[in-house]
Amino acid sequence: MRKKVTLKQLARELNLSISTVSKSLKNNPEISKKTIIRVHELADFYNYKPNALAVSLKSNKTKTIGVILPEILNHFFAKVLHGIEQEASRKGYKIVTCITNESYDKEVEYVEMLNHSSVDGFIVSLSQETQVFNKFEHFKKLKRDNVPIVMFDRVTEEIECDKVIVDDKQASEAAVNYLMDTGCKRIAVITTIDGLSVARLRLEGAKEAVATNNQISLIELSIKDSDSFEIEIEKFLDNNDIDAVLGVDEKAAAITINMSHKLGYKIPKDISVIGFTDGLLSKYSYPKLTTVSQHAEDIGAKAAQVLVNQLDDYVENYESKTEIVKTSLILRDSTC
Amino acid sequence: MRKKVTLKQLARELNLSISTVSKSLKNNPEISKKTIIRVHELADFYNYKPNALAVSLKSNKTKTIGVILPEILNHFFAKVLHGIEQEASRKGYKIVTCITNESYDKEVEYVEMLNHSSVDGFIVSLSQETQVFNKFEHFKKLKRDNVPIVMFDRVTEEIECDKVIVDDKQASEAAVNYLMDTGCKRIAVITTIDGLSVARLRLEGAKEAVATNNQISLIELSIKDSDSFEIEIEKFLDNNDIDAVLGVDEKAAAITINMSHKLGYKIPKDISVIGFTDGLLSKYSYPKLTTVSQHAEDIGAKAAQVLVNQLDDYVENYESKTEIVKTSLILRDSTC
DNA sequence: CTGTTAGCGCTTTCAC
DNA sequence: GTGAAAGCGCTAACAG
Repeated sequence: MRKKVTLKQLARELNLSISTVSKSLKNNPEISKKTIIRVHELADFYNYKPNALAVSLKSNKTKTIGVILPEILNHFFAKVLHGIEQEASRKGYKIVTCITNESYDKEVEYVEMLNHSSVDGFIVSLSQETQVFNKFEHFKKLKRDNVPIVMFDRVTEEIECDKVIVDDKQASEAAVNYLMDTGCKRIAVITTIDGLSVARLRLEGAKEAVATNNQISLIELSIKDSDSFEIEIEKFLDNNDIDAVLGVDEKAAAITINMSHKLGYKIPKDISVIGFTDGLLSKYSYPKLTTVSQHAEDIGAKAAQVLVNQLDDYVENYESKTEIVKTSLILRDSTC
Repeated sequence: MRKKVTLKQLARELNLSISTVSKSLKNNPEISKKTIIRVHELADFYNYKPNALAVSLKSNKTKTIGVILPEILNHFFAKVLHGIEQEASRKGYKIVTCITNESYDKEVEYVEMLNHSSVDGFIVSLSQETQVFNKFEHFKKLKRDNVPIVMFDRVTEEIECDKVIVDDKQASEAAVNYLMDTGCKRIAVITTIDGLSVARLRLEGAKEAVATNNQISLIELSIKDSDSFEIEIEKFLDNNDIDAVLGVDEKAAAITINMSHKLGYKIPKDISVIGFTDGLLSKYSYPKLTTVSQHAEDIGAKAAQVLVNQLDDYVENYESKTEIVKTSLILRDSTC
């Protein structure tokens, strides 16, 4: 078992003190050129690399970001993670990734686990349970310890910290406006993620869009049981004379397309469909889904950037802010 | 700025020595019941948690696994990551995730970064570039440092370490056999991932399946330009009298379904379709895709399990082995 | 220019 | 039953 080489060993072999070796490796001008060269040569020979743990213990910085995600099988979060990873690595940070599977208990456990000097800061999207329970003591504890947090997408007012979100309400409003502009009159809003803050905002936006126009009907469908998504949507489409659907989540939109095929409705001739979040499903649906793109990777990159800024130049009385990443309506084949 | 509480502070406040406090917290029988209780009370009061870095530095264990993935936007890897995360967290390990984006340089960089005592072991799937360059010095270095590695899916013979793979060739053979059993005669094999070892194996398997039966034609289509996937597949389906398609990757299968809609072919009446890897696309296609399931989450869980076994009970002359995770054909609506 | 020393927070052996 | 001391690997203030 080859042991990893340390300063101590280099020092012994070179007949120097540990601190001289340490300084030489940092090209400290106090040290003579000759010594610096000798030290570097031996260090290279042994492929010496400082022990990250020791450096962290000393400096009280780990150069690591804790990322807490509700899910990873959801393409949106995978994209955000990608954005975070890219930006973090560009800035010399690593990320440790935790997946709560929408569980409050897991979220608490992970936050506590990582808060014992394992990470310098957190990037978090709240689990569904946490949002429902409305309990945030674990984050308040972080605040008290002065550990920077950045929340994205699923955020809460209860915690004062930087946030990166998209303006879901406005985006939804714009989507419904688009449907109305193309002549749709009976617009359905279908959600399979009821309870999430984003779902509420998207519904509000849709309502706002139709508020001033009494020619338009807005019909809501919220499905909670994940086993009956398809049946419910099929029944719903069959029983209501819908000419447009806004899928509050990508799944809802994808299933709407599939059930329309099944019922023989043509898209977009009979029904126009728009889905939130442009993931794989939208790209490979037939016809291709018009989506509200959330620019997930931008969200991740922005979150990492905001956090790293805080970590790298610490300011005592930091004023937290909310970044709003723009959405855009990507028109594809499922709308007129 | 509230500082995190340490043993030292507890000791001072309790008028005890640091070591007594440390032992008390571990309920060391040397220490009197009374003291143990006093210590625990104050520790709870301050919500004391040992500093993970110090513990790691001392014990030379970080309880952290480095995970190196080529991609995360690919659902297969997201699922594997999920499996790894689940299993690791169950065993008390955290994971730090690095994404190489198929780049050799990034892979080397990440491996070196994490090897300075940041992680206890690695779970790796090779980047495409690394497979092409066939350079593995960075992993050989790890072996020399006696750092355990587990590779999955994209593996190499060059490195002796535990591996977790699926038997792609056999799986492909089984899929084609199934198509033949249901009466298909002109079977297409379509790939958009030519060059990866798995693609080769899957093609081989398909060839093997038809080898003994000269009633069956196997027609291959390999598409390299990602901009023309759809056009190529549409043209191909239109020009060849195909009655079955094996998609070597999920995308190929999904697009086949979509183009069949476009051309007016009924699935599975006119064309049966099977896709490799059962991701989101398969689940939300219409009709639902019959797939070769790779049990990605099992792969991840197995990899984590194998690695943790090695980490938790270290054996001097460990004999590395290759685990083969079973695939299965998940029959859905796109085949007869 | 180089070395000694103290200390980051913890564990553990060995005295008392 | 409790505490002193050494040490994990590194940095940095201070001596020489």
